[in-house]
Formats: sequence, C-alpha cells, structure tokens
Amino acid sequence: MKIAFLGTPEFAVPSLTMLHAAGHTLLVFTQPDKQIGRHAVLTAPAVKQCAQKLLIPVCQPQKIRGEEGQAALKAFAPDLMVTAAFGQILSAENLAVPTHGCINVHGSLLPKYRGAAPIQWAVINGEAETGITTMLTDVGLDTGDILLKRAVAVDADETAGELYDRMAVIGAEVLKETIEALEKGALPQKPQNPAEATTCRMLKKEDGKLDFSQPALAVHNRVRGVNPWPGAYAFWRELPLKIWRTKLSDVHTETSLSCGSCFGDAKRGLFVCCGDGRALEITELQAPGGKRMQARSYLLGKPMSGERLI
RNA sequence: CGCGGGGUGGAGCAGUCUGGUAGCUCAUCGGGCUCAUAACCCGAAGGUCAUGUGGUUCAAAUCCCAUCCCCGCAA
Repeated sequence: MKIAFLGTPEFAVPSLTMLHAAGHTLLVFTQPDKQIGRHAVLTAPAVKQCAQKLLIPVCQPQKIRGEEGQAALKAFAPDLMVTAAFGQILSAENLAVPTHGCINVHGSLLPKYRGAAPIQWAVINGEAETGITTMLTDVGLDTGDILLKRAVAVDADETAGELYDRMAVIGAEVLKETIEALEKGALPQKPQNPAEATTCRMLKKEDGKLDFSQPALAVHNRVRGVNPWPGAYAFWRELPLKIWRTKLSDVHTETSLSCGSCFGDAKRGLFVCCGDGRALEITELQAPGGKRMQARSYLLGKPMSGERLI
C-alpha cells in the first residue's frame, strides 16, 4: 500500500522500520529539525534519521495542517495514513486524503491516558499494566474508534524510558497486525466509552520535582516515570540534586525524622524519609556539575546523613 | 560566539577566595584480632593536581592566559 507515515521521536521508529520491511510505499512526515543540546545544534528527529537510512523520502512541513503540508499529502495520494507520536494535530482535510483513513498507534489502553506522554503518566501513577492501542484517528484528541489493543505489564522498578523502548517495539507489532487485518477487511472497530476516558498532558520540567511528603511508593513511581526526561530532582543545600534511581526499602522510620531527611552511609546506602514513614533508598544520583553515579560512591566524598532534601 | 558548574592516587570528594611539605572517606596490598561479619586495629603502595616544557612569583593545585574534555540550566 501507499502509506503516509507521520511520526517524530524514537517511539515511531520501530513502526516505520516495520512498514518499510513489509514493503509498503512510504512517504514520511515529521517535525522540522530542532536545535538540541548545549550548543543548539540543529538535529533531525529520530524518525527522519531512520527514514534517511532506509532511503524513504521525508517531508517536514512546519504544520501538516497548513497549505504546504496538505498539498504534499495530497500529491502523494496515500491509501492509508499512519501516525505514531507525530506531535501535531491533524485537520479534517488531512484526514480526508487517504482512502482508508488514518491509523494512530497510541501508548496506552484507550480510552485511558489519551493525549501526550501516556507511558510516563502510567508509570507515575503506578499502573501495573498499560498497553498499546491502535485507533482510527478522528479530529478529536485520541478519541477515534479502537481497532486493536494489547496489554503490557509494567515492572515495579521499570523506568518510563525502559518501558517506552519496549512499547515502541510492541507498537510496531500491533500496527502490523492492524494493517494486515485491514488488508483482509477483517478489522474490528469499536467506539471508545467516553465515561472511562482520562487525558494526560505533556510532562514539564517541574514534573520532575520530588515531594517527599508523599508516600515512598509515590515518590518511587515519580522517579521512574520522569526518567529519563525531565528527570527527578530535589534541592540539597540550595542546589538541585538529580535523582535517577530509587529503590523501595523496608526501612520504616518511627523516629521523628521529617520528610526529606536523609540517613545512611556509603556502606548501607542513602535513604530519605517519605510521607508515610517509609524510607526510600536513592541508588543513583547526579550532583550539580557531575555525572550520574551510584549514591554510595557520592557519599564517600559528601556524607549526607542528617541533611535534608527539599 | 546564550548563562553557569567542574577536571586533584583506582572511586567519590576537600584543599583554590587569603600562593609556602598532597589531605579525607572508600577500594587495593601486607599484617593483627574475632566462632563470625558490610566489623575492628596496625602498616604499605599508589598523584606530571586535565593540557601547555605558557605567564606572574623566591615559591603555583591555588593567581593570569590559551586549549581540550565532562556536566547542569536555558532553548
């Protein structure tokens, strides 16, 4: 089939690779290159880099809804449109172009976690299970009819980044099944139940700020959910301390240590008191100006016992 | 040329402002003690203090200059 593929970050890469391997004729639409990193180097999105390797033509209109985007789409005249974490809303005109409509690969079990960063929010909320849903895109935000779903178990210590990478691959598999079913004309289609719908927003830098008045489990889930981006942090001696990894401990602190108080040493590890009186072990951190490292190593040079994280 | 922090034995840090013998915690090696331990005690080895055969100085990890590398913020 002639497929217009709209995607931007890593999440979309396995899907694109799969479509290419399946022999479809492709045209890739992705976001414009952006200035990334410390010295603002213009960097191509992951999907563009992948497409170039596979020698698939790439189109980067500022706005797919704009004249340029719509014209490019029409000129290609695709049978089908596929989106995976594209990052732009499609217009009704866009959606009218492909003869078989538009399939979206979404990183949650819809209608839950509609919107941006569904994988991260699922981890932050401590979900034991999330999944991939393919749906028929309509003009709403992830509101279209559900095609296929596959549940994915979330490991209790898994980070959003790890889960994201796994789900990108699973997303490609579900997309493959969806398209195969479509080609056979055997694609189930079920409207979403709006009553069960939840919507999540994009993550912001501040979402990484830890609140030790929350239960240890909630803090742990937050740390996992914002790893690798925006990254969890707390303030120590007025400076931000990044917290990469934590581990739930059985240590309870009946003593009147306040939330955020640290104890432990390089032998035992670094523990911080949380709202439910349980201690959370910080296993991997990053000091200002430094690289990420084992918390135990850091304690060799900077004992933190008795100090407070805010 | 966006703003800022940093590079000190194998690891993590102090020392730099106020130049004057290279320090701490751990790891390593040797010895001791203990029924035993992530224990404890004694001792040892290990560093051109990122680079420049740069500048200033009687004297530079420390002050000045240049270069390289790492990191945070902002985008």
